[in-house]
Amino acid sequence: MKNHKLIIADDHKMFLDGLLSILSSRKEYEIVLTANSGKNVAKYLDINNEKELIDLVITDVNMPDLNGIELNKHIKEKHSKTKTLVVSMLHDATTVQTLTKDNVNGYVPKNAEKEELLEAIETILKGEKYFSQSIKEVYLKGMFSNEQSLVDSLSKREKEVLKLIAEENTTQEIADTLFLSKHTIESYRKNLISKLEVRNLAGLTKYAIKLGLVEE
Amino acid sequence: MKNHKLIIADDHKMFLDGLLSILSSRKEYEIVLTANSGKNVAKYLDINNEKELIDLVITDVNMPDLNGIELNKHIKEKHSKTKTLVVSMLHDATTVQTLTKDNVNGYVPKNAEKEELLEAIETILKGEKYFSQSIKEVYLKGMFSNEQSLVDSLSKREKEVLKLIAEENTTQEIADTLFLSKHTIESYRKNLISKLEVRNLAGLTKYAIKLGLVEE
DNA sequence: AAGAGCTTCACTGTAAACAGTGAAATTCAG
DNA sequence: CTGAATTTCACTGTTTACAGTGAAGCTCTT
Repeated sequence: MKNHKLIIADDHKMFLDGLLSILSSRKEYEIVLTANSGKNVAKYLDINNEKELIDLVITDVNMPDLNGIELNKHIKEKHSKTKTLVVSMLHDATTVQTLTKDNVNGYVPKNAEKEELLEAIETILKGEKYFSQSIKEVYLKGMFSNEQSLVDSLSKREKEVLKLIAEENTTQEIADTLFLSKHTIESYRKNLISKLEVRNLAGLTKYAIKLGLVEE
Repeated sequence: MKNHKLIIADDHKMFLDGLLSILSSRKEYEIVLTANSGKNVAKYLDINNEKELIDLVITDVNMPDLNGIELNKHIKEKHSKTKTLVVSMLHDATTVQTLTKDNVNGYVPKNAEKEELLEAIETILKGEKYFSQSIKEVYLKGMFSNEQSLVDSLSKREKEVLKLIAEENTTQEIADTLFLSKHTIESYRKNLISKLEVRNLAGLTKYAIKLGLVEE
């Protein structure tokens, strides 16, 4: 039985403790690091992983400093032999799609049984990918609903204007801020309402929140 | 050493497994039930707890069917001798205040160390309350910021109107829905903007989301 | 080089939101 | 019972949002 080196990252220490407690009974897994932020994992890997000795990083999505999405991307770019498994709550299709695009090796929701987690780890260490059924469903739903295309269809400028709109600025104020004509901003407003299929400012605001452009 | 009967509730099975793994090493604690919803705990208690044999219920806040807040309230009303400990992410001041008002026995955030969890359980079983430092801070911050008073100052009708506003309805539509004059709704709009200290519909929408009146 | 998409601007309306003020009817707790 | 808060409504304005249409300049990719 081969000895695999794992890293676990989650900002909830108690979950970390729980996971540790579950995994430590398996002698084939050696937990070399538990971290409460993505940054700590990235830092550790950048210093200690020249020889790609770390087999798998298990990570949450929501974390301070560097979240799971960014961490996964970093690992895939700089430490290509290290596998990644996301263990997080159920996220929206965008998150799942971004992760798969960045070649994550698996995704198991936190409401899965521990048996499934162990199976996912095994599968990934064998070189295959592992995605829970519910994650696959979210992914597919995102592919065929138009929710996704809407978000992607927003340009950089449109997002910038949307953010300012959701921050309670008037058309004139936004025009002044961006040194643009008031007519231009009105165009954006109309396009956004049309593109995002909402009726008014309330809908735009909700969308801005969903996209993470503004604080709630 | 006395044998204490505990119940654990969390909709993330993996967290449940982790907690179970942590607590099962302590022989003084007997986990009589693990549940993934508040309703299952309430049901179990209502049937099996006439003699108040359950010492402590450890519960998350976010759960389907019956959330941690409602579960705590139910326990305190129907099973007054059973203690409650909330183990959840950091919530806003309202949540913490509601829980304390309903006599919860403790609150430990999920990013606490497992040692703190064990200390909290011990303390509560001794008959004292246990709140983590960070929870106390949230509570106090809520007491002295005016954030809270704003929410509380909203009447039932105001919340109803606010919800409809955030759902992209126009003043006229809301008036029709509630069988009220359009002038009345305009009054509410103005009052809400004034009370919540926002500038326009965008601000109102964000507040409605914060209050959980509408979906994001 | 050419087309596609993004960015910018303009003009004309109508509808709705926002602002101020005031007040009657109702409900509810002390 | 009574004062306070809530709920309801009205009138008058001003400002802003929303809707339709059209178009020029720019950037980027094929």
